[in-house]
Amino acid sequence: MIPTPDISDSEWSVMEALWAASPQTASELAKTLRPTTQWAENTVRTLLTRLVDKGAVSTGENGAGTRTYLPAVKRESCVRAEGESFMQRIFGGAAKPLLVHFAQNTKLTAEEVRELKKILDQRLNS
Amino acid sequence: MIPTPDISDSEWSVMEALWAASPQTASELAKTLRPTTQWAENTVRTLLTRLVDKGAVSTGENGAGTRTYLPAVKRESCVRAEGESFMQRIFGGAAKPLLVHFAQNTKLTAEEVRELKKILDQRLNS
DNA sequence: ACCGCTCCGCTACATTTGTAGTGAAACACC
DNA sequence: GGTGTTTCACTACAAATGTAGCGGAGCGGT
Repeated sequence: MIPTPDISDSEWSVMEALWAASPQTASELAKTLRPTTQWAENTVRTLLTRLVDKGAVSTGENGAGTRTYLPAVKRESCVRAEGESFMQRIFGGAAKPLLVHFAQNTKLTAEEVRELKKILDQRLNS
Repeated sequence: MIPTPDISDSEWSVMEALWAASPQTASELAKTLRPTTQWAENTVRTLLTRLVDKGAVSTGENGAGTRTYLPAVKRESCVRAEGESFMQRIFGGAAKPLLVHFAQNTKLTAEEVRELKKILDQRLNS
């Protein structure tokens, strides 16, 4: 497995758009992202170039000969890597305090709380 | 409450050292941090200056007239802010998927799992 | 008075990130 | 065959970050 590359904040938005639908051309992506980000098209292109350099995105071509972009790393892996580094940074790598923190400091419906308990239960009888 | 300032990775290490023990002088901090970070003393000083600029750290003086540093923001607030922004970035601001992710992808002892369930229970009957 | 050491203000400098602009190539149409 | 539109390679440039050095100011000893 390649070490998942470092993906910055803005880059992450681009990745999300690609994970949601790919391949896409640069201008399609720009259009996809404009409502949320307000970025100029060239900004998106720059981010794409950087992501390709980092190996997070790879390119192809569509029928019309225009370059297309698609994720080269799986969202799941990136989430794991980001999560790992966050946990390391803020909680010294310990999962429990992290979970306690979010279990206590975030909004959750009773239903969600019950689902989470179920997931924890699955860890107990495995 | 002041909006908790943005604290970078390296700066976070300094903050941890200060939250662990304060006030400390710059050279004390450098000594504290050296084993883990290998930073030159001036690196620590630079980070301290930046943290003071950002308002995350304030200064005093010890008996010998040397400047001392102490946190100006509570760890808990910073953890909350960082957690919030992480949750926003990676999980679109939704707590449940975040908790599911960490509940499934991290190491936890059976004991810890039980404690977490207990914490979730407390949310149910509140 | 000079010496060495610590503390600190300033400066430095490469990288990464955020956010584009410019200008050429290429194709599509009148 | 000029002209507008799209695509893209290259360049730009400020702020933030990581990581330090340099040189003066002040003090404690001799």
